[in-house]
Amino acid sequence: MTMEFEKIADILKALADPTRLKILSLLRIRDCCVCELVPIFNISQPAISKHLSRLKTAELVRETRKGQWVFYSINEKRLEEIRYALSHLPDLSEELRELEQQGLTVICE
Amino acid sequence: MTMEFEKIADILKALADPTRLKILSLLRIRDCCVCELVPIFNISQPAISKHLSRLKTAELVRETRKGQWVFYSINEKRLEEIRYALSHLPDLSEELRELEQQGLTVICE
DNA sequence: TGCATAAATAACAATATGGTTATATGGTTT
DNA sequence: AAACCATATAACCATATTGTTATTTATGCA
Repeated sequence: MTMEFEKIADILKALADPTRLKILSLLRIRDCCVCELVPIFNISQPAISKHLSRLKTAELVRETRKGQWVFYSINEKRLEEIRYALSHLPDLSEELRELEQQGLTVICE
Repeated sequence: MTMEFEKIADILKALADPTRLKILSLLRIRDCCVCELVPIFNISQPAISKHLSRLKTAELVRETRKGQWVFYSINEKRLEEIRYALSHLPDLSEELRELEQQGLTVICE
């Protein structure tokens, strides 16, 4: 089932940051809590927290509270969805056909 | 071969826009020149031109001049590379091991 | 040569992004 | 209850992004 361009772009925006990609790569090894992630990066705790929040909104990670810690886990299914979406972008044949009907196409042989 | 986090993020940023995704989807049907793309979108010619330039920098498209027109074509190989990169992000086991050596890990059973 | 068309670049404006520090919230422990 | 620790949120700032209009560059043709 095809995802809308806007939706795909939103998820890609959540992915398109080196810190967030690194977080996802770490979560592939095992679930981590925020305080474990902080010392790995050269940025503040609130910055990490915001990156995680962005990933959560895009459903790329899930959170589970364990006592005073919040553990994050990767949602591989979502990553698979976005990989699939890149191979199967919405079809725009109709738009191209309309363009041709309006005589706006350029043919260079 | 693994791509750096920064590099992957750069290509994802080029992808992470609905207009650019739509352009790529159109180029999957056939090569198009700028003047064909403009009437499909509700934005100006320079805006389309800049989107194409962004895609070209990320090597997601290639351009070929044909007379006064510049035709753009999709680089499917690059799209395949980014899909592969999402499945095979750089390994950070070493960073996690260092964290454990410094006693910074949190274990909740 | 001079003009028309296609595309790129320049200069600018509004909004989004990614960081900071300070503070609030939620849960644990003494 | 009070202090403590982990995390989230607020307010703010610098830079990046994405659009605009005006202009420049490149090509084709009368």
